[in-house]
Amino acid sequence: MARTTGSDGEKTESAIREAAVTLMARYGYEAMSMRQLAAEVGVQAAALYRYFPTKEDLLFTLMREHMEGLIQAWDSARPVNASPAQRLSAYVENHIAFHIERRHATHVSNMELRSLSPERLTRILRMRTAYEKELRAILRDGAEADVFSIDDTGLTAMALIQMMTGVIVWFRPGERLSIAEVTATYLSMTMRLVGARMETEEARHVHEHAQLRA
Amino acid sequence: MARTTGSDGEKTESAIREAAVTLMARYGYEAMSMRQLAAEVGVQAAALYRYFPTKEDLLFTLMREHMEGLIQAWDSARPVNASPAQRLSAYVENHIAFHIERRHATHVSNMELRSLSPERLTRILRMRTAYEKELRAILRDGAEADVFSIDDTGLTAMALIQMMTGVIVWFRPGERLSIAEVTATYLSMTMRLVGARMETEEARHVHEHAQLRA
DNA sequence: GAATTAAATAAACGTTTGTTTTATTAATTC
DNA sequence: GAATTAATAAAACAAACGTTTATTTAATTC
Repeated sequence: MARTTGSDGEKTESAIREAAVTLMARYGYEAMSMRQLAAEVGVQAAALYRYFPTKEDLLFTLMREHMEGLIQAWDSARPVNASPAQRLSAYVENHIAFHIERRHATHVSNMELRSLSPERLTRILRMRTAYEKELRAILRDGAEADVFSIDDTGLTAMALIQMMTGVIVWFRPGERLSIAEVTATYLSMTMRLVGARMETEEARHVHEHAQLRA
Repeated sequence: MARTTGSDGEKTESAIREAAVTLMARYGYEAMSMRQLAAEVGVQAAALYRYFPTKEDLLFTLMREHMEGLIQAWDSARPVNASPAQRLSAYVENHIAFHIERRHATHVSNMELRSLSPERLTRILRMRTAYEKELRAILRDGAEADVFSIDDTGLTAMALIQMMTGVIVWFRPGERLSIAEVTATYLSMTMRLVGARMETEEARHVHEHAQLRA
């Protein structure tokens, strides 16, 4: 046999992407073989090479698009003319929602960096740094405006990101807590961690916002 | 050639362990070949099998001993007849110190769980759960005594552990911050995160303790 | 100092890996 | 409806993998 009835390049490509993310998240990039991936998609291994020239190209594509999606999500969600507390609130909500929705892709992006070539690793890390820079800016603004109490802006940003991204390690959809409940709890932990002093007006607004989503 | 001059089983075994932790942390368990490991140690690949029957046995041994070390470290560091805040303080300090000192082994223990057989995975996860249970107990005691403000004990414990363990991702010894400075900052972030209300006496004590180490 | 044990080598095992080549068929184009 | 293009199958590639076997040498024992 050769080309099968109803075969379509676009469908096959997105099937490859989805299966690759799932398999890489479960077994790891190195442990996933191209034959295993092909079997999951329902094609021969050679067919994969029509869409991705090498295994590493496949990995890099998945990672790059994940990071682009994250940055784009924040670009859409970022509030304009908002207080540091409101901006931080939006950042946390966006970060957690995005990472829970794409747990598998996040897993791959965080765990398989070492399988990239140096140049590609640099490109991914640059995107990550740009995204984290946004958080540092929010923390710095809040500290300068004296509405946050922060010892070390860079260190606090790293701690917050590790804490938030860590959700994907233990969170399973449909278990004890909903996404909204998790987000609300993380939001209040974050605000306490940065020592946010909110005026009653703003505090109520942020709180209502969290409640609304919960 | 066969046995080399000055060869010694114990030395070779610990050389294998050290090289394995380093290589696995850098390249990952799957990506590290037994030949690569042997070359790093300075022996032939077959020699490794005198010490570890399979590659997975080697991984499991490293992980088990890492977890045993962590639990043992906490057993030695845990304070008796102490307040929740003091106990939490001790937990954070022990956790960060241990994980920074053994960054490579921590990396392996966190990243390579999926390469273990189901039975061995269960054994490692049981040890991890037992360790985390200690933190949950501290948080629960603090919440019940009304010295901590915590929404969800389990969730807060996970968030704290992710935050603290995340140190190894970005911390490099000898750079901007010392271990003591990092620990002190994480300690104050932790205390704020759990909403610790400390009486002046205790607050001063905890603070002095942190300063002393800094 | 001969016998024994421990530690390591050298070479090969079968299998699996990512990838390439060649051939074949379905869908599209003119 | 013939020609072309896209998609896939089937088979093969060399290289690398974890592991085993047989052998050799250093160190220890008695």
